[in-house]
Amino acid sequence: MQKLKTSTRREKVEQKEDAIIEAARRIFMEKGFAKTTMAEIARQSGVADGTVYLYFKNKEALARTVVSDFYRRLTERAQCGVDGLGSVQDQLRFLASHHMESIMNEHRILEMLPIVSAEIDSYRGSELFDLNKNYVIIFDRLVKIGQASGAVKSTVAPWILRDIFFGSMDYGFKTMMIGNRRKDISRFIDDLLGLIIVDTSKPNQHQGNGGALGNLADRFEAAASRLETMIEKSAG
Amino acid sequence: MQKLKTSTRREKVEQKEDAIIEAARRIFMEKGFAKTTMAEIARQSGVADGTVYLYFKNKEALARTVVSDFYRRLTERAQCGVDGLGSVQDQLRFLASHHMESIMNEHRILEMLPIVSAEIDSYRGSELFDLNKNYVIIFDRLVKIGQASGAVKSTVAPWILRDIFFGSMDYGFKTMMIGNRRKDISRFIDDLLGLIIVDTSKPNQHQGNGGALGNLADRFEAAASRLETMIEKSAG
DNA sequence: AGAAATTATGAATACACCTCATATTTCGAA
DNA sequence: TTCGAAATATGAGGTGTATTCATAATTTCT
Repeated sequence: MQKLKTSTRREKVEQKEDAIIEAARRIFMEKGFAKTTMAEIARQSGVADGTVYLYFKNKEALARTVVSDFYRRLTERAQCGVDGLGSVQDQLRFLASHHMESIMNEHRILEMLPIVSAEIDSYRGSELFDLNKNYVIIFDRLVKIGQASGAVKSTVAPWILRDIFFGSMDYGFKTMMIGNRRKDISRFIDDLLGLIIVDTSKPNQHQGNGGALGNLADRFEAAASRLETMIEKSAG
Repeated sequence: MQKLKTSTRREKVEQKEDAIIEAARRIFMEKGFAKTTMAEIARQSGVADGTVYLYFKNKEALARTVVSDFYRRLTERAQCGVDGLGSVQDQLRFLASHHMESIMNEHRILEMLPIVSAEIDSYRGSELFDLNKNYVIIFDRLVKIGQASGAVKSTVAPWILRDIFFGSMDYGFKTMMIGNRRKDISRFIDDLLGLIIVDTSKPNQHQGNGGALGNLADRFEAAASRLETMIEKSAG
């Protein structure tokens, strides 16, 4: 009985917290951070003004929770989608499409990102930093595999490819929203991937002894990847 | 006499306006939009609180003026620098370096951009929209020339290249600031340009086995760079 | 010089975040 | 079941900041 009632109470509290987050998410997404008032969040969650502050330190912390939840869902869906695909090319394409769709559905998140990460004294080590890291690492892993197999350009460092990948999409999304040209998004993704992925439509660039050299490069890169993994482990 | 006095008065008024803008710019750049108060802007401009509102409708409009001024200077310097260079490759490289330097010196501008463009009912047609257009058009012109001469990849539409170019830099800049790795910026620019510019240093990839060797060397160096970056990280 | 127009002032207002004294509810023990 | 303590909820009021506006000072023109 005791346990049951305790869990019921906890559930009740969590339900209330969820209601606040959900209302906050809805209003933030509609009006943006600045035009959203705590009073309306309280009203739409069915609690008193002061109650919100029992669950969240301030407006920024609440917004940060909304953004964090977004990243959790984003990462979850991205990883699931990637896991269901075979080739690195398809996986990268899915990652791009999924990213674009997600920021289209909740595009205010991009605006809120600098606001909610501004107040943090050290963004590095914050929950949001880790969540972002966990998200983009999906891309990093694909690139590492892709570079080792020759499917992804090896002339550019992975972390630079990552910034190009996500930076281009976030920026391109904004300009396409402003210009009311959502239909161009798939074209944009195609071209962006075309810059990153090695074109396999002209197979056997290196015939003759070129094949052997390519294999050599593959083996070298595979060895480098193993080293990277080791260093990562020892550093983390 | 009349004209002289009028102009003197106008100069005085403009001086005051400039003082407000300059103080605003300084404080916005130091503290960001949210933590900057109109009272301090007034104090540092040497005017009363209410006076600021004779020159600017509200805090956002003042911030918008600061951002607009930034874009005007940015465009001016970019165009001058580009005009002094010969090859499209050099011009694009200058544009990238200059962009990075500028947002490094006034990196709060990037944070303020969504804030000051949010309130505008139709961003298209606003002064800020035109200023941004005038800036990025410098890139567009270079790309058009570059694609015609074969110096720039023609497989990607110019407007997409533009979004990739500026989006990558804005995003990459943020991550490099967070990671305290300003020294990586030049490397970043090199790699970004490498994706956009047709590489003429290794002519005829498909001739003999020379192309294969060049490709192998590229991949070797890229892998080595990745290892270097990682070891630097784990050491720092 | 003096009226009219322009420009400047800062106290007062409006509004939103946030606090806190108080009230209500929950829960375990008598 | 009842009671007291702990946890949770409330909303009026405190606080800080953007913005306004009645008043004052300055400049311009006659």
